[in-house]
Amino acid sequence: MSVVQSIRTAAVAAIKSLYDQQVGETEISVNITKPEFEGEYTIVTFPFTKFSRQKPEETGQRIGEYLVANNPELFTAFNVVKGFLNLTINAQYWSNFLKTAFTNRNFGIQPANGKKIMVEYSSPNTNKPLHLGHLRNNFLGYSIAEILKANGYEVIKANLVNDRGIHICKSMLAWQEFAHGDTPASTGIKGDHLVGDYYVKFESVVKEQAEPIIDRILERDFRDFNATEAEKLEKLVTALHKPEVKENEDKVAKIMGDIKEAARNKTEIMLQAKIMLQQWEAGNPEVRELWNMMNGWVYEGFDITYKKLGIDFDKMYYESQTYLLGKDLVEDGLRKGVLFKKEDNSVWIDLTADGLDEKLLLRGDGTSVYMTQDLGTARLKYDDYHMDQSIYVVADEQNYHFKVLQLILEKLGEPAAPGIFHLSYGMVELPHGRMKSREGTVVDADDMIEEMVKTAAAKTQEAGKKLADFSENELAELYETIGLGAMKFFLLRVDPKKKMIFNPEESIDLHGFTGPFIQYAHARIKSILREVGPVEGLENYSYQGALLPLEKELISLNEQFPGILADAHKEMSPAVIANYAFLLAQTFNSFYAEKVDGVPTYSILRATDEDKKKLRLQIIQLTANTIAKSMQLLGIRVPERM
RNA sequence: GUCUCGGUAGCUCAGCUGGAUAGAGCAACUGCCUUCUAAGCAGUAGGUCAUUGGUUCGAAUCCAAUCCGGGACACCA
Repeated sequence: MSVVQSIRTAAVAAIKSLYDQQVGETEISVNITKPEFEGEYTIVTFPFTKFSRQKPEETGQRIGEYLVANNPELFTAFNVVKGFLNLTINAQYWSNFLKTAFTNRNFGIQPANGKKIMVEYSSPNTNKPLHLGHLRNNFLGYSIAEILKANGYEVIKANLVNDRGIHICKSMLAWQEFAHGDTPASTGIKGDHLVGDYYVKFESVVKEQAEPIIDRILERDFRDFNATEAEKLEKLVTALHKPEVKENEDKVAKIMGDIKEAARNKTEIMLQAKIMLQQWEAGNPEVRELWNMMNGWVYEGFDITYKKLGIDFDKMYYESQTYLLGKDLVEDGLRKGVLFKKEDNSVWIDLTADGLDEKLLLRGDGTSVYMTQDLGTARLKYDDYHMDQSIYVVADEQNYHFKVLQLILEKLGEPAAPGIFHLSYGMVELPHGRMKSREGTVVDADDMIEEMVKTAAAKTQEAGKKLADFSENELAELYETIGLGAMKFFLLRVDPKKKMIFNPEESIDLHGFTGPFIQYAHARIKSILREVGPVEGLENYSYQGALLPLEKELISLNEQFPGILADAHKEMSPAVIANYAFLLAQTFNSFYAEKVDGVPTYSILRATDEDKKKLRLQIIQLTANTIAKSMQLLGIRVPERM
């Protein structure tokens, strides 16, 4: 049981006995005492004055007296400041905790609870390489999976690869037209990048071909369009000439956007891509062969990147195998009367009663849409694993989609419905705005990794680290650990819900609130432990004396780890872990560095006596373990030396 | 227009289930390497917690309104 939990239980008993009042444990507000006051934990006593019918000071005094008298193993002293009851925890309590925790390799890790959770993340498109936004997704998904495991869940990491569709045909078509048979092997370009280059090529050709069409639209020459389309465009062009629109930049931009989109759809190359998609769906052998070949290149590229990132999956789903699913769900829905048909035979669900719109599920021609696929995939996943929860790590621009998805599943009575959870995260933006792969304003993941590893190498050499005995391979591994550590920490330290801004001009820092800072603290501890070597009887040792402030603080911080782990799960946020790991490393660094009159306060090698030495060894060993475990939850490795 | 998320130091972010004088890191400025690793430590300076009103012993935190910014509301995925 945690200290905070023990304090709550004791306080509930105290109030029951003193005031004959039954309060819930959660009603007791327990905080960490501010440094300027004596004590480690503080109970806020204002709320108790209602039934104590005393001033907060008197209430605190009485509860304090009762707590110390009845829980000597937990409390040794208290003081009251206004409505705050500050409690001093018995040093022996800390020593006992330390003794049991520091050798426990699984300290904080919860036993299996028998529940199963699927985390779907990464889910890349096979028409372009991964970029910075994908990295946030990948790190988040991986870390959440680790956090869930540590909280006792069985986790299935799933990846739903978006391997078909018009965007895939775009890069295929451009490759066919312009590549002259170039392959990753013939060019030395990584497969995903080669394919991505042709996706960009496609878009530039579209832009080129769209220009004359746009000009014609603006001159009300609608020869490229059918009657209904022309009518729409006519309205848009008319609107464009209205004076009140002319003045409004946003409106002009929106109308021009619609016009451009219409023109893009009529370009020669876009029409060809659409034909290719139809051929793909019809199973045309040549198209399928091209598709297989190019996707193969992309997968080879992805494998390299995933491996470098230290990210893996237990189950792969491919959209080419799931995109037709969901139609039987629609049939069920029609039978149950949850869905309805319109006169053109299209199938819809009416969500207006829930404050949402009507949503299309099957087109008039019987083909499915994105939502239909997702419904089908949700059922497929559930049939595969019967998990208690299904987490989708997807950017927040799809909040509406997932709200609708869950609602429809509910209305259809699907067993998967209650477990759907959209782990929605904010996009990574550049200082000027969003990254757009169509416009090539993306920070490439592979470039980013390479740069960070290089930076780590340069900084290590610059700092003149004593690593002369490291082999080439060991050095390379160290640089990777540091560079990737910096990158992962940078992306995970921010609350996932919030969008974050990345400035490529300023490379990711290695000082301060960063991964390497924490890795460094770990390496320092390991260095001391190597120096000291094995100490006889350390496992069963229990310190008996008084604790100095930072000794107490470090033990207490470590003791919070299981609670932090639970919080991270509750909040679905690796940032909780990142902040904690930083605080722990920071506190250790103070512990390590503090000197009074040139004499280190917390020296281990030159501790004033054997007891202090053993105590501090236990503290730093536990701290190193907790740091390592926290970082592992973030998918970050910690070096023994750096 | 409707829904939704955000607005805290020059910058990037914590704190938000109400609690004491609002915290980090970066950037700026002062000190500290004859050594348990200076990727560090100690310190200075920097704030109308978007605005206004409300709830209460107490509000950055809860409620309402307003302002500013992002996103969504496709027979695209």
